Amino acid sequence: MQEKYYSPNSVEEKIYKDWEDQGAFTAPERASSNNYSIVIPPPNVTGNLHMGHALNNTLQDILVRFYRLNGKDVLWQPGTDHAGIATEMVVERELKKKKIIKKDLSREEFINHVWEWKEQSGNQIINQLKRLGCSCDWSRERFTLDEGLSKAVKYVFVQLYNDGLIYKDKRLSNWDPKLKTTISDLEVVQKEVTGSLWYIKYEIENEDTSIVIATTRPETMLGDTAIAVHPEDERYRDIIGKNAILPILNKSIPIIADEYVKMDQGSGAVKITPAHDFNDYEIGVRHNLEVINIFNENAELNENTPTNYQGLSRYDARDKIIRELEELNALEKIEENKHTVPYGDRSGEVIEPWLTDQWFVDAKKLSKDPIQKVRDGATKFIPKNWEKTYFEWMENIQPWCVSRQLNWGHQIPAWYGPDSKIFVAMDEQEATELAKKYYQKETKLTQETDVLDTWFSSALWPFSTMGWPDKTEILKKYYPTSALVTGFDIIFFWVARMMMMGLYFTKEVPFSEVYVHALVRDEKGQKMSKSKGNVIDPLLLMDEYGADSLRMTLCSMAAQGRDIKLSKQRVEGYRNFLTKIWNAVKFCEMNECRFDQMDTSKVKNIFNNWILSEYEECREKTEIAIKEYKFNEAASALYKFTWNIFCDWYLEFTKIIYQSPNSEDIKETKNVTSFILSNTLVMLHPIIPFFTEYLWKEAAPILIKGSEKINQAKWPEKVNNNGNNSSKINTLIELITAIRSTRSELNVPANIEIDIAYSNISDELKLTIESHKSTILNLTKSKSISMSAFKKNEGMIQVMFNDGLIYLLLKDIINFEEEVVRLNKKLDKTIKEIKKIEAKLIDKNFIENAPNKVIEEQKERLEDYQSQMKKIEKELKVISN
RNA sequence: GGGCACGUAGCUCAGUGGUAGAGCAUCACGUUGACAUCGUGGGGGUUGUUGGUUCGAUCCCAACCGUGCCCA
Repeated sequence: MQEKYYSPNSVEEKIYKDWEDQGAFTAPERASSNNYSIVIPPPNVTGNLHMGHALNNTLQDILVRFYRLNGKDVLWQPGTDHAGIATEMVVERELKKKKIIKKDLSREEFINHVWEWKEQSGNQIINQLKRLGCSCDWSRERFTLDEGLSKAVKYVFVQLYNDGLIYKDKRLSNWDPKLKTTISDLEVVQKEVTGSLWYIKYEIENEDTSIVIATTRPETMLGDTAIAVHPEDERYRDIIGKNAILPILNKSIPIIADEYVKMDQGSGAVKITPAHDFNDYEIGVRHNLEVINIFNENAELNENTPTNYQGLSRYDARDKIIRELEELNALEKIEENKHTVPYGDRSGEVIEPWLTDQWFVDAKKLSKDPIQKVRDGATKFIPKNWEKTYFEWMENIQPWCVSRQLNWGHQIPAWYGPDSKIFVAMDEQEATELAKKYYQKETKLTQETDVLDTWFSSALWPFSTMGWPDKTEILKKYYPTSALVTGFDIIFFWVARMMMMGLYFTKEVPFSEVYVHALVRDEKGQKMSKSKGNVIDPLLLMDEYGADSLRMTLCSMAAQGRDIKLSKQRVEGYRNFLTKIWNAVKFCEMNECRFDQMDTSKVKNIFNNWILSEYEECREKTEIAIKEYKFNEAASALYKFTWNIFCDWYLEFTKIIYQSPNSEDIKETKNVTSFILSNTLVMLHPIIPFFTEYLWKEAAPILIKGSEKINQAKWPEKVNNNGNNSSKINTLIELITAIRSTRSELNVPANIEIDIAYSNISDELKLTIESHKSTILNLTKSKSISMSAFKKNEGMIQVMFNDGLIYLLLKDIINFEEEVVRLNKKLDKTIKEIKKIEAKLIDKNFIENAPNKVIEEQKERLEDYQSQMKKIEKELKVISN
């Protein structure tokens, strides 16, 4: 390794290809109970890798790589979903560029164009996931419109229908007039807008009085069939039951009382349009009101409105209504008003509640078991607080509208007879047979043109991808899956629906754990969105820093229950971490740290035993952290150990060992270094797979290689060694740090070598100093250390160190006035601490109630500070004399 | 309106019923044979506010203020 830096871009692609060629990610099919499986939340086939994907998939990859290293049979099931609306929009746009209009195409022709598009430009995201290093079993890649998955969809639809859990109904649903399809509640975004509240005067029939209603949507008055007031509203008590005259139409409509009406809003009286408002619809049902649909599929006014309104858009109709009302003197006033307006999250169009025939799933019935299973702990949410969100939604679940008026998707397997009789079956042949039985003769059927909501098919994803409804070996081995990793935003969309379908059809929860991770935001904490222009593109970050730096960053920041605010600087920091390892490896190569053989329990050298103990601590922490989904803790344990312990201290210590004449020590040190380095790389591999794989090959001579590739390595086992003396090394580190600190605070130039003296120290410390003399000298830039009584004229400066008196001999090097300042500062701090502890220790309540351990600790601290204070005072006295 | 988070160093975030940490930024010194994408060291905190529980609260509880998100 001669290069100065690791260059990810030149190696990542090749490494990934090698993994694929090697079949490293293929899920074993052998019989075994030691399995681990995850299904990917299938990205849209139209998708492009954004930060959310990058985080989501990095975390999954860490898990699956970790469990592979731990010897489990792992399936990471990848694939994409067909994303009905999104795809249809993309393709429509593409066709438009070629001057092809969707309307002019037959369903088949359009779908052929979509498949063509998918072949050419769909699935970009799959390559982007590979770029990120995702170790999915690509041989098992699935698409929600695949033959197998489509079969599962039909099977589920037919069975749910036959079980009475799917039905067709005419209800209000969210209509997207731009896409001309209904969409689910979850695809509707409520946005607060500042609009107007129009107050309109209606004459009371046969009376000389009037009533004023307030509305945000005057244009819908053409479909009004009542006026409603609150039953307890004194103002309107007398006119309940009478009729009012709808202006413009001059139509008589009843005034009804309903508790839904809020007395303190507007005028306290509202118009009721059952066909175009969800609440009004409910009121209409309660009061048996007529339902008049005034819009066509484009949200233009239809034949149920006066001829001069027909064909107008909602907005033009509104203007016209207002003008007419003004002319009629029926418009009392206009107020500015904040209210929420529903928008389609895909089209951005204002959604119109519209009365249509749609297919619904009885989600209420399906939700019972999923709720119970989470209560019982069969599926656990991590962090647990997301269970509450899940319960809240599941317990208030509404019928799930699963039909969409699109071409692209699973066409609903329902056929109609000439009398609109419905036959639901797996295919046309079966439906025809059903019809033959019903009609007692051959009857021509036509298939339902609606397709199913994309989430209908992705709800089956955990088992349909494994071949269900067939009882495949893969399904037996890997289902239910071990974990689902996802963002909280799709708990409703996906998790809840997978639970419903999974439990109903397989009688098992689809996953035992749901890890809900954070949202990635920009550095200001705002949600990244294209319209805000604050998107950080993970692909660009990978171009600049490599996939591993990005992965390490995301892993480090993936603390539970907190959003991630990402900035480039963080990525840069972790890129530097890779460079640090790079250089450490170079150092080990220089010293030819080849692994020979080693029994960790027989390691003799104290530094080696110390690093083994530190390493074991890190190993255990990392292992536990990943098992508990505490990714940031895993990253931090590895980062700190690698950089702040192994590189900063151990490698520095080994430099002195290599200079010693003790060949046994040197041999042992090389073995230990190689051991630690090899195992640390293995532990880092799930997080930074490319870099570790690269080093595995490039630095092979200095690594223990139990396997050709690091992805086949074994997660390191617990190390048993004699760590009893480790505390001596920690004392040594403290001493060296104290000396460095003193030097630095006194502005001793870094390149000046000094002398150190000590006196009145414990035998133990003396032994430590004597046995590690050269280490201390080297790491503190000193030329001698020896026992010596204090001599005023030597310019002795005391090092703040608890276990004894250590001096730096700084005659002619420093200015003693600075030293006085330094000491006084230290003294102040020390006295402050002493006062704090003393106050505690004379407090009777504290002594009586605190546990002995705490009291002892405080006493010890006090003693330490007091002895330090004495030392400082003594020295101050000497200097000032 | 209901719910859930969050508020800790200049910034981004960990953490813990008893001594508050890291990275980045900043300042000083340094190019010694792994590493300037670096090393060594320093400065920087009334842990949002006010109460309560406790011998002791940054941590537990309540209220409030502020921020964000979800649902209606």
